[in-house]
Amino acid sequence: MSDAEIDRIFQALADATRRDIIRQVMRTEQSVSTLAGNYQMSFAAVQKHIAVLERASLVGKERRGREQIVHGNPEALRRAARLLDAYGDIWRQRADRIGDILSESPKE
Amino acid sequence: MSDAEIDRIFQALADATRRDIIRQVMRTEQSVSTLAGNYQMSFAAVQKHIAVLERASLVGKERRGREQIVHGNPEALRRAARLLDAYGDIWRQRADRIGDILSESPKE
DNA sequence: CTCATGTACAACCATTTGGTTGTAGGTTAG
DNA sequence: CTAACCTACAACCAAATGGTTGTACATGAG
Repeated sequence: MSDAEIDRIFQALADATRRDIIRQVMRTEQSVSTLAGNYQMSFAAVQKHIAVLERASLVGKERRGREQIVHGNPEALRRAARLLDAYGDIWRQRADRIGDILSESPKE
Repeated sequence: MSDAEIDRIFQALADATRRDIIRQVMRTEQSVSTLAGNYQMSFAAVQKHIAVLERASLVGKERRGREQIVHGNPEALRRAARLLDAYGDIWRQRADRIGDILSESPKE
């Protein structure tokens, strides 16, 4: 997983509206305009947020009739989940050690 | 954990240099200039990256003599780790279901 | 004391971001 | 066919990002 890919994923997650969109479409796939209806901002603004999520390949779009259905991308979400877990693990590990470092015997 | 806080954390992680700085200071606390030495960019640029990490309270600084020592913030890192894990879990769960949704009986 | 080191911070710049409005193109309903 | 609806996309704007250089100020070394 390249740095650029990871950048795009974290970037995509760094906005509450986008995090909410992900939640929504993971629960139920929805058309762009249905999604847009949930937020105060303009339709175009929501389109852009979706585009950011697409660039990170966290969601995909699928044309269905005259609507465009947005759905979560299972493969990418799983990969992202693994990435986040990896960071979580490392941080917990290190965080636990920082407190101990003075009292415990420095092993490694 | 507020939306703004989460924004700041993901934002902080959306840059490879900053992710690297975190890795470094979690392994060993280091002065700002020592850190700056590891990267191509200017000293001031690294200072700014550190400021972003501080704003997300992922790292802290501690004056020691004339140097400023940057260290990981165990408490915040643990909280961030839990956050990332939570996302990881939800995503894995949902991702697993998306594939099944057509074959299984729709429960809920 | 003097000088080199380590840091902070301001000013500036180009690019990206997050938002807007407006226009245009498909697609379905009647 | 015509009208309504859904979407795409361009143009524009303000603010934030990520970088630079330059200046100023502490602090420790000699």
